Amino acid sequence: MSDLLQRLRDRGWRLTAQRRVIAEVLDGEHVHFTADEVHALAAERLPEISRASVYNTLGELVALGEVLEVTTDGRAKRYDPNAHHPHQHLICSGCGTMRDVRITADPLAALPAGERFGFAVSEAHVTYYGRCPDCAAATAVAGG
Amino acid sequence: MSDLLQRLRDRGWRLTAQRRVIAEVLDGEHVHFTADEVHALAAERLPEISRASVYNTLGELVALGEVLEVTTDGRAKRYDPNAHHPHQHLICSGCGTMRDVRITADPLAALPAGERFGFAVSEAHVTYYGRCPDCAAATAVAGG
DNA sequence: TCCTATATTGGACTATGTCCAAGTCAAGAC
DNA sequence: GTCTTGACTTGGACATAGTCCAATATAGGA
Repeated sequence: MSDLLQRLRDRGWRLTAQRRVIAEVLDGEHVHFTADEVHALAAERLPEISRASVYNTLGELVALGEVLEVTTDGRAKRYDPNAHHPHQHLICSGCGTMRDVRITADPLAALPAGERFGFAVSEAHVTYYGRCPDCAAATAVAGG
Repeated sequence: MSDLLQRLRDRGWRLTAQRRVIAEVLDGEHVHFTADEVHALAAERLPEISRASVYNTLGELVALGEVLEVTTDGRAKRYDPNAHHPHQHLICSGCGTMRDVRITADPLAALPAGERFGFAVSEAHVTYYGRCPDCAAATAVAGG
């Protein structure tokens, strides 16, 4: 994530302690935290960080294209730092766990011109749902 | 939508005035209202209808599979009565207008086994984004 | 070191959705 | 037609997620 900090500095960002810890929290694979989770994790390192700063910073990162905002269930939005590698999401319908996945076909090709209603279609998001191994095992034990 | 009312009656639903007007509001093509919109439209016919009844009824319709719940932007959920015809959604990134669209490929086929992480994948939702004709025209006029 | 534009803060505020106890009523029984 | 009863509706309190703002603090250049 120091790459990220460097890119942000290059764009004229002031590198505050708050922004640093938020960037650190967002470092890793298959990271999909809510704003509140980011706040809680950031507060472990910087206890006085405010919710407003977390929302501000996440919003800026999204606007800069460094982080993706993912809304799946109508609950809190999740923030995905894997913004430079196109991917889709696979979500467990049991526990809500989310994985990044790569697909082998371009979903835009599946939308015929006659179904575009004159829109200039530019993007497609695919979300897969299923039971993760843990939830499947739990169901097998509980439900037979 | 009288079909819907009949199906609900067959399942033991009590057909109250509230449920009738909600079913009427949800009648039509490309209907994707929020709960508040459903409430406002229902209140035009039945002024004393409460928000709680709207939320209750929409939740029950979703549980019965008669209406789909669509979350796209982290704002209010939308309710899509076109539940018996598989489809995806096309959304205008300008004004948020939503259309139902049918696609020509099964998105599940695009997710290789190696990307399933042991999940029992059962469903895929595809959401397309683009500018609708109206917003494209507005941009052309305003922005050049 | 100083300056200033930018960032942070806490708290009020909005939007969306859930829950509950009390009152109401649809529809079957007679 | 009227009675009965359990399901339905209601208003309002509550919960959660997110936004906004004026006051304060600070990063980084001069």
